Amino acid sequence: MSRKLLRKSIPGIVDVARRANVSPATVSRFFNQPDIVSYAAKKRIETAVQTLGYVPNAAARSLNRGATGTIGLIVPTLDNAIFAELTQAFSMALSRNSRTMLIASHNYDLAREAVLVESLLEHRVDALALVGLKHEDATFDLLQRRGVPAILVWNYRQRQPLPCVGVDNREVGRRATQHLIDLGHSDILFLFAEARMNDRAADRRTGALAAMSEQGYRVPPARRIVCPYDVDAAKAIAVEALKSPSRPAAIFSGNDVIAQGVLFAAMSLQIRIPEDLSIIGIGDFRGSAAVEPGLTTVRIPSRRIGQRAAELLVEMIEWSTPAAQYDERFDVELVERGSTARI
Amino acid sequence: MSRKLLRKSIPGIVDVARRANVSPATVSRFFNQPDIVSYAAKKRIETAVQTLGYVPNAAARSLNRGATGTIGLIVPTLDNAIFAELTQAFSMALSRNSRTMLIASHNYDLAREAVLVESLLEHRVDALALVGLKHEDATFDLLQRRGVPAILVWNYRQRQPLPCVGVDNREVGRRATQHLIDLGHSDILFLFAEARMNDRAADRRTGALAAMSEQGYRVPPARRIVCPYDVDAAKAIAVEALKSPSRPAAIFSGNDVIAQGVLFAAMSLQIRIPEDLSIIGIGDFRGSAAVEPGLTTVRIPSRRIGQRAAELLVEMIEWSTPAAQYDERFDVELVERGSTARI
DNA sequence: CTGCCTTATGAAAACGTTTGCAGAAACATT
DNA sequence: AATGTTTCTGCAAACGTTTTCATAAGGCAG
Repeated sequence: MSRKLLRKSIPGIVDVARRANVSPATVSRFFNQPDIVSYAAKKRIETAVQTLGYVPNAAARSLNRGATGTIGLIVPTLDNAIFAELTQAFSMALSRNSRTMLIASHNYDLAREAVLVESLLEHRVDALALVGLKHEDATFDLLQRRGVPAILVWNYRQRQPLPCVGVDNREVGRRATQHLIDLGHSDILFLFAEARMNDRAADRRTGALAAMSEQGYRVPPARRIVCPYDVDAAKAIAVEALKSPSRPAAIFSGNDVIAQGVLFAAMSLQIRIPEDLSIIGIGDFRGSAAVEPGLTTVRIPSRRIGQRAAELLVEMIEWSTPAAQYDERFDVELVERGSTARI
Repeated sequence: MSRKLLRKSIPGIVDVARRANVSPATVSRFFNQPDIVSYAAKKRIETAVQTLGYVPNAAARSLNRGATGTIGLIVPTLDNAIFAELTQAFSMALSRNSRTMLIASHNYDLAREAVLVESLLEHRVDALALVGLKHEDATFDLLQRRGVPAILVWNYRQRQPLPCVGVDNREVGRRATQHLIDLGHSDILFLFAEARMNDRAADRRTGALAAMSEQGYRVPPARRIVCPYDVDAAKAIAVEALKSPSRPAAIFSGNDVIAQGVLFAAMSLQIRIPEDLSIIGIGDFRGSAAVEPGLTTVRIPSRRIGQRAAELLVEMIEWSTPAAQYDERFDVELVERGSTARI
């Protein structure tokens, strides 16, 4: 009762129509194909919209049209530099194509991710981007059944169930490790992120360990530590490791956030970088160049990935092309700065 | 034609109903008030939903119910540590109240913010949170006319047109400055963020300059530099300033991002901190404690702000209370770490 | 003045839910 | 056996748009 009354206060297209002395159809056309409505009507509608403060109802439109103009992005975390540039670029590219981003994060929990996917599908996103290759079966199933254009970003590998746009993280891990090896290091501490729900981290580890074993180096368990993507935690872990008498001469960090933590740990222990300790990161986040000493890292072109993913999704929506041939692999690049040195 | 055909492929509530041999109404009740539908029907509906892969259509529901279960948050930037914790806490608090966050960012451009507000209103958010006190008149107008519960977060001041939850940034600026003064500093370089579209920055500046003038200190124009919230840019600016022969003995940084840049600038110039230079930041972001030396800063309880804002909005929606008495001011706290010292 | 094309408009049927109302069936109470 | 209560279900009317189809009005050629 009163609820209905209250709701009446917000004007709809028919209110505008009545006030402008036209039919709702004309008002709708005023917004969607302004060129086919007469000047006089346009004028009247315009003022009616103004005085009523009319704002179109996206739900109603999407219900009718079958499309929302909305595209989803699901990232592991927002709390962190890691996906900030990706998100930003994705969002910009979308708005250039007059669509809106719906973003959600699951904190590296794939079960929660499945829930988020469902929630985004309830909101009828026209397409969806997921970070990483590994997801619950339920997630893949749902996506496929609904036929929602979807894309996997950030990690790349051939022949995935969905098109993917990203970098080969095995290569990333390998490159970072190889750089340390090239500098003469063999006693390297590896700080990997927890890999269970994180295929990027898993791939980096695989690549790193492969690079080592190819050179005949073994990596004892004590030299493989799991470390969260968090400066404070990384610093604490690194401090512990660096205080040991058999401390490593180089540290491979799962990403730049960890690397920064390691850097600060070293500084707090008066360990000179890069003389006494080489540190390499992954990602080349914003700020990684500014740190002192500058962080040597493997650059991931996150802005380009984000932008390209958005463009591809738009393309997939507009042409409803079979998604198979959309894979795209970006190259990574070693950025050598001051945190590594020849032993 | 073919469009309609295609669309038919995605099952609706009536498809489920048909398959389960019940009416659509019953299926609807199955989702919304499961307890009043018979066990047998529930069973049949359940399997129908499963086999069809039915996902409810939020647009249709919201059209009927007049509420979307969705709450908007508009922040200046996502690209950055600044609002990460706020966003995270906001989002968590919402999902605890079974609502979804819609987030958008405008890059410190209030005109763009106005557009975003309109877009969120098109999506019929049930409520809306904006960062900061200052917004375009059009924004306030729109919000008021629609009667959408809205709240201003992050900055606090009495008697605002909308309820606000945050800290008094004049006090923040004052506290940071006072700390430097207490340590015996008077030659302080102030790195303020551009204040035109940013009332938080403006207030911090006001507070900082007030603290100075109360002590009878003047701050010459050369000691007030505008600096973006970006580590790299801040570092570059600070390097420039610190290379000057008349370099300051202390630097007030508009936030912790700037402060980090300053820190790295000092390190790159071999200026010892805090012996030769005191640095204070604002915010106490994640990681500010880990930096070496630890960053002295004024802590803003961003998680609590985010959470509280979300809770208040939910409250406002559910009770549709007059919004006036919802103001909430959080205290700030000076966190003294290693980057400042008595002169 | 008639007929034909163009342009601008309106009427009405969707789109996929929810929900008030009413009825049917089952059960309990006299 | 009649009546009253529950419990469950279906019907149908919203919700606010868009879009198809049809029609009216205006312009122009003959």
